[in-house]
Amino acid sequence: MLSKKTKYGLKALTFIATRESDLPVQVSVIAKSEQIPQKFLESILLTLRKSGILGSKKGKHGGYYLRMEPLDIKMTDVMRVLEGPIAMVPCVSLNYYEKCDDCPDEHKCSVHKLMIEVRDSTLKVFRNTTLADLSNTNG
Amino acid sequence: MLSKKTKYGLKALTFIATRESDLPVQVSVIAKSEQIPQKFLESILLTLRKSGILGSKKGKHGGYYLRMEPLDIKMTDVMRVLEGPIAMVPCVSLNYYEKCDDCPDEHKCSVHKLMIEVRDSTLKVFRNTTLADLSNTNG
DNA sequence: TATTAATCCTATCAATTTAATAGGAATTAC
DNA sequence: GTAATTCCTATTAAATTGATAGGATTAATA
Repeated sequence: MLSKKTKYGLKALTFIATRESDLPVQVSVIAKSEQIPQKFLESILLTLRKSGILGSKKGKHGGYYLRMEPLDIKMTDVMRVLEGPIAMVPCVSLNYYEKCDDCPDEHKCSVHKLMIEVRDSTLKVFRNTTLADLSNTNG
Repeated sequence: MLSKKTKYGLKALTFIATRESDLPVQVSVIAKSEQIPQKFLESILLTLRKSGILGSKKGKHGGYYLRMEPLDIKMTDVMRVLEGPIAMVPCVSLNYYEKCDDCPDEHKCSVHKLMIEVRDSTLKVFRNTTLADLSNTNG
């Protein structure tokens, strides 16, 4: 299941990307429009900012803005920040590889191969999708 | 993340498929060989039996066996039984469709389209993979 | 400079899900 | 009748997720 964190994050990014103006957008505005608990959204946007996808401006008239054009924000990056590794098992993760604790030999593991295929096919989708694609409502 | 339930289930199925004999395999044998907690595995194999993928024989010399040839056991079916819906959000699930509780209009939802693509690409993998593929260790 | 409005940060909590365990009932082979 | 097995239900412990709380920090502006 996709976590609410990721779902909310994607919706918020889409919301920001769809704005005409370049002015920072307040959390409260996004929360109200997208019906997301504000405090929860705050923490999500903070994560996105720390990862470099969003920038922020503090104080009055502050808020969040995109650091790049929507066309240059790939889903691979967004999903990794919000949802974590794309692979379903650590032993096939490209960016967060770890030996599975319950698996003596991953080369003999029947699950391993299958999960590599799933990872690759999912990666293909995320690599070919940018925030601009999400924002395009005529889809 | 892939649940342990699914991982254990796939390993157990592979174990059974790889046996030469058609005799039922005891839970204890699989548990020991694959290093899976026996009681946990018991409940997993029970689920697989109830779903029709495995058959069982009770009593002495009892155990579990495949109801079909490995080549005819598709990952779509196995994954749905063990892991649940393949879609990451209920609103794009083919077999378990539900409206997302936090989404007023899924046609305007930017996440929806992305999740359809992910679903389709994952489905493609699972539809093209059978238990026979998992069992083939020369892969 | 004081006020207001915003992000930033840390801690906590409640609910859910997952992983595992326990104990025994039912069934079957021998 | 005994031993070995699946079957069933209930319980528990740990981890994760979703959400909340409270206040520190920063910046605009009157």
